[in-house]
Amino acid sequence: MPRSKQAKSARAATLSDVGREAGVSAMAASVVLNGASTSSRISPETRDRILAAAARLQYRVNVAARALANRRMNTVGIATVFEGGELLNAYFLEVFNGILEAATRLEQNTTVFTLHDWHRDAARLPGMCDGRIDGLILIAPTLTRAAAKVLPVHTPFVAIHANVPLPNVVNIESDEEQGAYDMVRHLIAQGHRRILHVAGVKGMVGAERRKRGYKRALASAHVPVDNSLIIPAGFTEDSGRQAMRGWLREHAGEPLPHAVFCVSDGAAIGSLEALAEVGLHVPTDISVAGFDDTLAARTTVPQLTTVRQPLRAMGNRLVEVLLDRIQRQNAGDSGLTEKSIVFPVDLVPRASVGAPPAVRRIVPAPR
Amino acid sequence: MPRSKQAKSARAATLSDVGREAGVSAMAASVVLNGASTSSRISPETRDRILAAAARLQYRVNVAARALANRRMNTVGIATVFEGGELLNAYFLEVFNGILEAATRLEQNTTVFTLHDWHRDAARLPGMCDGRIDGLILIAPTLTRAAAKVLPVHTPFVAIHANVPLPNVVNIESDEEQGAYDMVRHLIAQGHRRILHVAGVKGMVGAERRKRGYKRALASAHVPVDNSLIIPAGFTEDSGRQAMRGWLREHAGEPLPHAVFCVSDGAAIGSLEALAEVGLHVPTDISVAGFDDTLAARTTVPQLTTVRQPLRAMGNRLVEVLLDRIQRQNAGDSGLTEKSIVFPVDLVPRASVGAPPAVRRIVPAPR
DNA sequence: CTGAAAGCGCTTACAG
DNA sequence: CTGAAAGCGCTTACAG
Repeated sequence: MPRSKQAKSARAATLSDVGREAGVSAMAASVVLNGASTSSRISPETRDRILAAAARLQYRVNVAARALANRRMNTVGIATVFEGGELLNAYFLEVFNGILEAATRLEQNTTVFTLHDWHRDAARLPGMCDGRIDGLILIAPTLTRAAAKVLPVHTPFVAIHANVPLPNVVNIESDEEQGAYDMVRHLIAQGHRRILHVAGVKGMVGAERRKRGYKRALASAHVPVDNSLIIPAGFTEDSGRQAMRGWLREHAGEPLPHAVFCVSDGAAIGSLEALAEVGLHVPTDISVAGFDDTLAARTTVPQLTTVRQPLRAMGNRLVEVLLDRIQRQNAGDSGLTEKSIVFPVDLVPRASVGAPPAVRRIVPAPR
Repeated sequence: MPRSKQAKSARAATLSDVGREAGVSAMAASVVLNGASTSSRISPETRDRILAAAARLQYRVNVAARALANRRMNTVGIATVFEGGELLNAYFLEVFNGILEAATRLEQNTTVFTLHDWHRDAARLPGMCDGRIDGLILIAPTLTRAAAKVLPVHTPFVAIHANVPLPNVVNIESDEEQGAYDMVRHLIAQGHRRILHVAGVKGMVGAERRKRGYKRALASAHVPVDNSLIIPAGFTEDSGRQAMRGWLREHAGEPLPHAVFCVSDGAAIGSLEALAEVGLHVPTDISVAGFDDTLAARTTVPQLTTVRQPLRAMGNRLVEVLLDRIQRQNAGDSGLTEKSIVFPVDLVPRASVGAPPAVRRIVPAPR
């Protein structure tokens, strides 16, 4: 393959270079190469000549110039807290992966802004919304409604797993309540009745939904809800460990629950550790279930039965919805077509859930 | 707080808006607000007037216009393969976090390009290097030297954990050999002598370095290297599991090694599983050590003794080095000041390494 | 100490 | 079907 004579040129070729090379105007080159939205058409021969010239000159559009002319950066911002330990990292990665997929497909760049925490850094959001991005994706924001008011009106926003409805922001979420419901029905179907719920922080939307699913599943199977079996913890491994340790200490000598349904994989992993500390074996002595299907769920021993949200697909949708809003806004139509989009979830059965010991003794083994 | 009368303006304020408001030229505003590099100075009063006007108008620089004028995007690209499972994800996240830290500090944007695999997508690299980024970071590239030749000369590159020296690319790595050496010395210090090495793929730079450290440590303690104790595997959990299963099968009835030093945490986790399958208990029957300190290293039972690379600091350095190169190149100085930068590593002792059983019987228990 | 002018590379009306 | 002109918002020499 012969080396182009232009390959060593210090300056990248511009549209007028291409135009000159092809014997046409820069504008004609713009139409052919960058699909500039003019009504005029170029004849096939001219078109070919321009394409050939561009290839020869290795023409590549200068995105800064295009952005300046279009008042459009073709860049979406991603605002996220990054320091939340494993759980958040695994969650972020899946969503981010989905975002990148869609961004690549739709020819958008991405810019990541990291926050220390949502509460403290809400004031930084407006500063991210000028010049360099066309719209902003909020990853699991926990904003007060007051803080949400400072979001600039010119910039379209979308969120995933927002803790409260944010004005003028489309929120993407999954049916967490249904996931919890399905999981607890799954436990019940295995023969479990006394099911402990290691719950999340009170007031957090996700935690409340999961607790509601737990209660609804018990009710649907006519298992009375025993509030002493609902223990407050949190989403982290640490909070799960503390909560489970505390429960085991306070209830020493009492009958063990058949199963533990944890608000998150993190809490489930902490619970696994606390159970291991007192010599209990999962799932033969007690079953444990998590929620989220983080990467860590597959690295525990035994692997964790959990609920999967289609985070990657949700990440894809974030970009699609945001771009739609950007285009709408540029066209002067700034209305919100939808407030939230809910994705279905899947149960992921793994080794951490088995039959309860009592049932095991009664039920005959499968042939 | 009274709302600014400009807050609802459809168009963002420009430098000439600010200039008009302050009664000066756009250029004066540029000097004060964006630190334009002109030799002239502005009087303190004018300066204050400009600053006040900018605040009133909520002026924010248009980065596209600046980029066009400066021929500089203030954006660094990050090229990475993303689909490598847990190990790569955890690795990427740490490095990425470090990159974002430094990018934020140095006022650079970041753009992530994902590749399916390095071999197939090497041809896409030049296309990433035009217009939108000033330089490119390669995350753990595995390029042939031939492929590296197609890297455009105008764009500065830096790499982390490159598999081969790439022409005109600064590579950031860590002292993996020393890490392996330290780990094996640690095992020896605990009393282990027969130490199995679950090794990585032959020819991979990292794998070879770790193996070299293993051998050097044995030699330094006058433990003869037994090549039958070095088994080829890979970095993944699966390859570790297969390798350890195979070894146990082939050596049934023979004395167990005292300890296993695995090329990676993934391989170590696979080894843990294979050992558990045959009823061996870690660390009382046999010790296991990994390498990398991935997130998974903390979720195994027992937690994994491993070696940590300072990935976040390395990510920081990637940006610093790249920016330095970009600035140098713009100043006409395109020479490489260094070929590679080596970071030290740390031993992370956890529960998967204990004293060998034989020693345990002889040595008195600690009081 | 400050300003008017030119130019970065693109796109979009507007003419022919 | 094609082109000349103006403008996006910034910065950098160059004058005063």
